[in-house]
Amino acid sequence: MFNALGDARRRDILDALGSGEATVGDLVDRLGCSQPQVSKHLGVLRAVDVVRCRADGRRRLYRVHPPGLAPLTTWLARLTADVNAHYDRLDDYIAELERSDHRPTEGDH
Amino acid sequence: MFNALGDARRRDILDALGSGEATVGDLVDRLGCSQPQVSKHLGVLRAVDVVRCRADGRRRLYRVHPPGLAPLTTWLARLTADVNAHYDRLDDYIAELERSDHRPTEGDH
DNA sequence: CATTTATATTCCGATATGAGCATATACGCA
DNA sequence: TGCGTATATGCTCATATCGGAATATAAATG
Repeated sequence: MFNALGDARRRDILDALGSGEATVGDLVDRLGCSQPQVSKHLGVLRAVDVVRCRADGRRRLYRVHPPGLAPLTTWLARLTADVNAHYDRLDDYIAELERSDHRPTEGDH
Repeated sequence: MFNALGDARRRDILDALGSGEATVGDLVDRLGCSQPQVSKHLGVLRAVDVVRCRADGRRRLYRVHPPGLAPLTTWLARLTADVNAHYDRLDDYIAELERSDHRPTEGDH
């Protein structure tokens, strides 16, 4: 699931599907990506139930399936809740930052 | 960023850090993972600013940095908002499901 | 039934990524 | 200054993954 969203192309597909159902061909046009690629990415997204599709003749209408995002949203919610619970003394936390975070992401040493 | 959370080991690290600051050694013990691996994963998480660290003598105290998760949360929020905006006629959507979604993720054809 | 259109699948090569090991750096301490 | 501990980095290998081309399947159409 997380892995499925780890790919930019697949997020592009989801973004495109955000504006409603679309066929594989539509996505190919919008993303400028090859048809097999789109089908494969849709396969991955479908495997984790984040998109679903219905048949319309020889076409497949894909759409986002929001409940499929639940694992992600619940994990995120739990993580941030945990963090907030443990850093509820915000002032201490901030003070801590002031003291030693003057080079946030640098590989010091 | 999404890629950083695409790895289970890194989510384990974040989960562990959810209960407060921890040193690299702590994480090695808790995750049963090698020290270099933990350091590398922490490097990835730090690169996308989802964790930060402060020095304490020769140890490094790591913690989750919630603002770093913003790209993810905003993307998620926007996607679901878009989807909801376009599928606001929920009844139609459901009816649609009833009609053709009897085999959700199967590779039909 | 043959053909065309829409989508899925397979195969292959290039590239990225994670694990393991060795090693480097940095700090504290005697 | 020399040693031990804590953490980071570099290297190599195995594997996963993406992209591309060809092909298979399925449905509509004549």
